[in-house]
Amino acid sequence: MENVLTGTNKKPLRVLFMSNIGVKELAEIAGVSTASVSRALSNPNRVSKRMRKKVLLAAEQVGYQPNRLAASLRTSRSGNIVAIIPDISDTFNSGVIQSLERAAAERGYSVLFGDTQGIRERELVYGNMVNSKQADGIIVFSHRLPFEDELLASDDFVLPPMVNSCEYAHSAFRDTSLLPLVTIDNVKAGREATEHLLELGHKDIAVITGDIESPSARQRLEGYKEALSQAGIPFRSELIQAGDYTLEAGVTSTKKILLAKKRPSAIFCMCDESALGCIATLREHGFDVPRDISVLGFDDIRFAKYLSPSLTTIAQPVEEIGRRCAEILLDMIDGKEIEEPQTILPHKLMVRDSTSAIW
Amino acid sequence: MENVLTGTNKKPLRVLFMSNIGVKELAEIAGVSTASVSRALSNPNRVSKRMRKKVLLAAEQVGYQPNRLAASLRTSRSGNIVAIIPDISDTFNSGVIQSLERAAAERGYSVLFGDTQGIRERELVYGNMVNSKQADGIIVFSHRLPFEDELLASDDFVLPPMVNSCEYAHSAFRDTSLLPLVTIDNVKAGREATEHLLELGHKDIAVITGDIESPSARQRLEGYKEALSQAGIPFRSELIQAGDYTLEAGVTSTKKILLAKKRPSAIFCMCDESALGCIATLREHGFDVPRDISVLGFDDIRFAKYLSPSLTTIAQPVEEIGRRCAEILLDMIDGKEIEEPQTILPHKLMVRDSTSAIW
DNA sequence: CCACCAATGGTAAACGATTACCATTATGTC
DNA sequence: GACATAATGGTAATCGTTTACCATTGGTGG
Repeated sequence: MENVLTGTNKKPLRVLFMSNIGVKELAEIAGVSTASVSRALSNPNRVSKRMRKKVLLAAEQVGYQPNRLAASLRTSRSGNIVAIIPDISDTFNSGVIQSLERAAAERGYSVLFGDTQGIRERELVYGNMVNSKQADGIIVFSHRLPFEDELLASDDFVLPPMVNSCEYAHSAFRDTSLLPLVTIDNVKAGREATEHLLELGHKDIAVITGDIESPSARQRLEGYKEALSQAGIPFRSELIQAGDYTLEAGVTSTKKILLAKKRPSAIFCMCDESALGCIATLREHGFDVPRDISVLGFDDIRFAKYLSPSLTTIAQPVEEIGRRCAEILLDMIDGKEIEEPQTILPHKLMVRDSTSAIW
Repeated sequence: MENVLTGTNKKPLRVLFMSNIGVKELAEIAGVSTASVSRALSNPNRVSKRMRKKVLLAAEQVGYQPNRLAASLRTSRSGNIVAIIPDISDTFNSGVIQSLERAAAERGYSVLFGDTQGIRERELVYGNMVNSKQADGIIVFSHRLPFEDELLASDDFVLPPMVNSCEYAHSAFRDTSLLPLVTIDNVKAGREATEHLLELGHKDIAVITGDIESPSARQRLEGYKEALSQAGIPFRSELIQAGDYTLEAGVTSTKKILLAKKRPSAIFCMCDESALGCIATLREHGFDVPRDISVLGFDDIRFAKYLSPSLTTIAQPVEEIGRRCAEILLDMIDGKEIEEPQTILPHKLMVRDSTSAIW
């Protein structure tokens, strides 16, 4: 084959793209060994400047594209992480996902997204991607570990690099107390949300929770109780509606709330989508928000402030959550010691128009 | 090593999970060859029932996990597709993504998501994943092909399996007229949206467009013009505001519209997020929708009907778009002939509360 | 000028599957 | 029972990288 560099052939070199050229062919073209090609490309300071230039030039000329699969196989690093998410289209999640993806990309990793719809089987499929070497780590958005109980129970099974986003995963078979996670202080946030409503004079405050299996929802409810008790108001369980962090739950829960004998004057929704469904349902039943009933959301999703009425809500630092998750996970993958596994980020009460004083 | 099946060792077999067991070790354990192991697992009817059972049992016992990277390298099938998306968190996109991911998963493919923010360089990065064998095909959500012009201009470069979602990709260097795509009839949709407003008596209809570089936005505008001309109403370019399919564009464009001498009585937004920004801005400036100004959206995103006022909009079949994209792409990857590259799905005008008659 | 060491680059063995090719065994036909 | 044919399963090559190990080269100090 004609040597690119010696250039004994004076015709302008034909630029070949995407030809099936591997390190072997490239090495031949550049007149060096495959080892040098590989080193020049992925370990540049292991070779001399001359060699580097020679290889890079040849690679450029022929449009060489290294086969990442082969590299991954050899190095046992796939360069992927997998995000296991109950619902990709959920607005809060998709915000986190976005920054997650960006932060991963900055460090050369791609993100595989698994939308599970909360289905255990699908969680397992995605969890298994790291066992089958398709991914190097996992970001879990739910409160369940994506592995078979049988596996979790086995001493031989060591958890792969994994970070919890906004949730506390737990398992009967495994101690998860040291699992890294990035979240806000849900108890405090629940308390502050409730305090805001109490300060406005509300005493009968209904709650539409998130998935009640999930620690985040429980913690927010905990905060709610704390605030009530602090204010000397008895907790009434009939005011609590179990939701699941969806818009639809906001709708159906609100309908139930409206059926109660004594209507609450405020509703605390544990996510903005539920609040949206809640407000729409209230309006449909002839109630004005906030005049008749105040509604408070959670998350501060992208368009919470554009809704009508604009939504009073607890803002979560979406962008930072995603970024931190990625950073911690990639550090784990790189074998770095994680000094602070539990990252608690600040939240913020955003007071807008969906809540108002009761008098 | 002890043979699982002969079971001469009567102690209960220790179940080993995730040990570093490959086909080689598994073959030894099962007492067969690596070829048989591979066949039993991924080509079951190439082996006898006895053999299959023997291998599957052993695999189960030791928790064997095939290394998908190695398999991919050998078969040159990564089992991934990559979706190149300007904005993952956009509500319309995330809906498509969700069904896309599900349909792909059903056929054993995973989806890598690339959020590009419209940045050319990032598009190229993701487009390149198929060259580097990390993905077998591409779903493109934008109107640009994710490859260097240099590549596109080269005859040697054949486009990988690729499907356009809701857009018409084009390139100065490549004929894209046969590129498979899944979309609605944007011209017709634009026309119908405008006709709806005309029927309500509106004559001054402003438009907040999508990215004006994109064929979808141009086509919708085309439909708008057709409807106007049909109704004998002259087209006035000052009513057109160039947006980019975002909420923020809805806000800023609406502000500009409100500055005009002659205020329109209706605004046609080319996506629901823009409509949301539009309505919020109108409200902020003291205008009631639809009493003062009607607003019509596009997409029928998940919560369009829960907004206040609920949004009149053109519904796109989100779920089907995603599913079809995945199906067509996977068929292409499987080497099937695509008989109908251009899939035009039906849209539907959803009349709700954000538009009303002018008198 | 020699011994020594660092820098450089080559050879060949991995990584862990799949599969072409072949040898063996089972099945069926006459 | 002999033979053709189908079914089965083994051996070893292969996919395209990276890298351990080694050989060579060049530079430095004595």
